[in-house]
Order: sequence, then C-alpha cells, then structure tokens
Amino acid sequence: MATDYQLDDFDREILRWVQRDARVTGEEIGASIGLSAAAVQRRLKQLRKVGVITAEVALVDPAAVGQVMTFIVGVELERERVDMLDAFRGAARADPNVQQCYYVTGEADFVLIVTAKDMDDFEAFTRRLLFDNANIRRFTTQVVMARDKVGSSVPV
Amino acid sequence: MATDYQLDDFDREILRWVQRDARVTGEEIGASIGLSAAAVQRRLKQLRKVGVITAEVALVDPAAVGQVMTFIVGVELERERVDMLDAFRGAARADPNVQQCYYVTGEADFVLIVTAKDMDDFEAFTRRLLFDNANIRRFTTQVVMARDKVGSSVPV
DNA sequence: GGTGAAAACCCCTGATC
DNA sequence: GATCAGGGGTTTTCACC
Repeated sequence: MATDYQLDDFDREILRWVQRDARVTGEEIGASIGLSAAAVQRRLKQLRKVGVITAEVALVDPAAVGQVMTFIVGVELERERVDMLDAFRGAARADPNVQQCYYVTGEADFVLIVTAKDMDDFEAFTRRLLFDNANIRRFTTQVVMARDKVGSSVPV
Repeated sequence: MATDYQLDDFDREILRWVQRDARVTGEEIGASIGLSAAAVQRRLKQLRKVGVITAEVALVDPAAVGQVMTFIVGVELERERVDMLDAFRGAARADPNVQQCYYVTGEADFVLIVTAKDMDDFEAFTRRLLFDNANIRRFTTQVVMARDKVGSSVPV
C-alpha cells in the first residue's frame, strides 16, 4: 500500500505541480524547487509506483460533451445488509452517469454525483439504478446549479 | 465557449482514453481507433484549445498523503443574497481542505466534499469556514466510510 | 540512499502531400 | 487524414557525493 510511504518536501512540491497540471515538464518543476529534471522524473516515477499518484487523467468539461446537468443524489437502502450494499456499490460504479459514489454515515447510505444530458437522461438513470430496485427505500435529489470547485486536488 | 464544439466519434474515443490515462501515447490511441498518431495529437490539441479538455492532472491518493478522512458537508446560508453566496463560494474555493464545491437546489445551499488529516483537522476546517461565519445558518456532516468511485470521468 | 550530466530513446510537432 | 523530418521531454546510464 501507499499509506506507509514517506513523502519529503520535494515530493510534496512535485505533487502540488502535477495536481494542477500533469503536462508540466520535469525541467520546469525542477527549476522551481531546485532539482534537476531527471531527479523530478525519478520521483514522479516512484510516486506512481507506490500509489501516491493513482492516475494521470484528462478532465473533460461535462457541458462541452452534452452532459450539461449535474445532480447530487442521496440514497437510503431498505436494509443494510452487506450483500445489498455491495450489490448497490457495484451497480453504481458500473453506471456511466455516476461520476462519484460515496458510502457515508448519516441520513443517507450513499451519496452519488451524477451527470446527465437532460432531465430525460436523468430520469432514465433513476429508473435504472433506483426505482427498479426493491432494496432502495428512498432517495433525494439536489440539482447542481454551479460547480464552483471540481477535481480532487489534495492538500500536500 | 466549448459548449458549441461538435465532437465526432473519434473525439469521443480519444476522450474515453485520456479520461482513464492521460499518459497514453497518441500511437496507442490511434491504433485502437484507426487513426495516425499525429491525427490523434492534433485532435487532442484542439480539444484542449476549445475547452473540452479543461486540464490534465495527476490524481493523488488522499490516504497516501495523510488526508485519510473524507466528509460531505451540506451548508445552508442564513440569507441567500448574491454577495453572500459569492463570498462563501470564494472562501470555499480557496480552502485547501475543500476538494469540491457545488451550489445546489434543495435543503442545502452548498454541498462540499472535504478531506482532512484527522478529526482535529476537520474541526479546524469547520471553525474556519463555517462556525466563524455569521451568514451560515447550519450545516450537516456526513462521514465518508468508503469512496467507491472517484474522479470526474464523463460519459462521452 | 540520494543527485546531476549526457546520451538514447520515444513522443510530440509542424510541414508537406 | 497520412507520412516524414526535426525538436523536446523523458528515461536510462553513469559517475559522484
């Protein structure tokens, strides 16, 4: 696991850079923190290997690809049995409209971040994942009017 | 704006690739969809230029850098005045513990995805952003027990 | 263990068709 | 859009601390 990997200050600086922009060159990072480009690349390789960096991905503007709507859906299951939890998790993970899925304490059991092309698309999603599922007691929907901060930049 | 840019099937295939892995080579993408590497790069450049691809970033495992806890916080403002909304947005966006901030309809006004090193760190966050703010009526906290799906992969 | 320097390699870029 | 030549970034090797 990556949990026991000890970062030093150079690693943290590098992570701050690549969390903003993964295409920045090792040379530029190195110049800003006083390291050679090769050293930066070596550290990046290690950070990937040990799992501190889980992936390097392109972020796509949902509106630009026709996924103009975003919803936050709280889901409460009928019965909290492990097999039912796992079944729901699997279905949520596999659903293309589900961007994120959190298993939480509190009122809801799961919180989902969902995008959809339009209301019909969202309704199709709710039928698919929620209504046609006897194990779901109820769910709440919040419509996102503005995404003020996105991504998953972690403070390091 | 990027909203009026028309994607074709090649673009969509490319977006599926780079949303999973931004380091994949143009050659590999091209081979899988029947395009030359140069053509793929040209399309990627265009997708960046028009804003379909908003960024290419490294994803960091929060647990690996000591941010082991995740929370979902619903925030209800005292009065929904535009200047107060904007003030809160700005503060949330600037806060290092806030990973995501959504302005929503429904019970809450904002939904935040927050990470913290531990409960003390989270408490410090709530003081900083929530308690020391007369404009906040109340907030709810849900503790994330499992992050089943993360990132912001958009179906294209 | 770590770094920096240089060469080799690979990929991206731009020009051309 | 494809092909090819040129430039740039990454990766490896090596010597060094």
